[in-house]
Amino acid sequence: MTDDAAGAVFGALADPTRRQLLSAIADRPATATELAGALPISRQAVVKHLHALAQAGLLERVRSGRQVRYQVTPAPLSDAVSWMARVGGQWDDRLAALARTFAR
Amino acid sequence: MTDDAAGAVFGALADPTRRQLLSAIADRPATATELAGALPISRQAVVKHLHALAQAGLLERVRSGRQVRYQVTPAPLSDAVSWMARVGGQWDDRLAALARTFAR
DNA sequence: CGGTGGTGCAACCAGTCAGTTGCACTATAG
DNA sequence: CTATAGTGCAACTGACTGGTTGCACCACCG
Repeated sequence: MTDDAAGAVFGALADPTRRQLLSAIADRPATATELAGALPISRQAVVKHLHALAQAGLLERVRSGRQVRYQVTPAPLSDAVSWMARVGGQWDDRLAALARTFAR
Repeated sequence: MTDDAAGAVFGALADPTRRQLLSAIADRPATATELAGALPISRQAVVKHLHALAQAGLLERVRSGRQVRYQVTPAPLSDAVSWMARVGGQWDDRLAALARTFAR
């Protein structure tokens, strides 16, 4: 049952700011301060979002000196895809194909 | 840019009760009253969840007489999968394969 | 026609959450 | 060593949301 992991991922991706952050980090790993500079919110707000993404297992913290750089660890996305394939595979051919790929 | 549609789907699936409802309806279409009977919450709470799922385009309302039956319309799941494949495809081979399948 | 089961609508409550501000701590630069 | 840039931690606020209750409405059955 990967339902809990999938739920954590869905919850993390439910917020548009968090999707934006994850997408930015996917392009290039970055620190919270850097990311806050590109967004209209405070650094602390960014830190909270990064914490939420890390809780879902989608980010990894890498300390280097006095900075903390974040990078993507996409493994939990598989759980989410697997869940969607299970409920939707009955109707949609492409989702059914996923269900085969991500079966567990 | 299917990001908004994906966001709606993630938001809808972020709640465990909503995932449970969608999964149940996937097995067999049902009415709000029926679904509420199988859950420890009121019918009105179920109705609100179904409304949220329908807003994300995951459910369809079918009126028959004095009842309203809900059924799954999984198309928006493709948008969500597409989004995940885009951010994760760089690291995970299986997600990269998805990115090809769901490219748009 | 009258009763009843299924829905819809609105108000209300409590908890969670995104965001802010303020301050303490640590590591590098000069 | 001192100043400063980067981070961490805690308290506070406003808004959103999952849940409830109460009532009005409508379609079917006798």
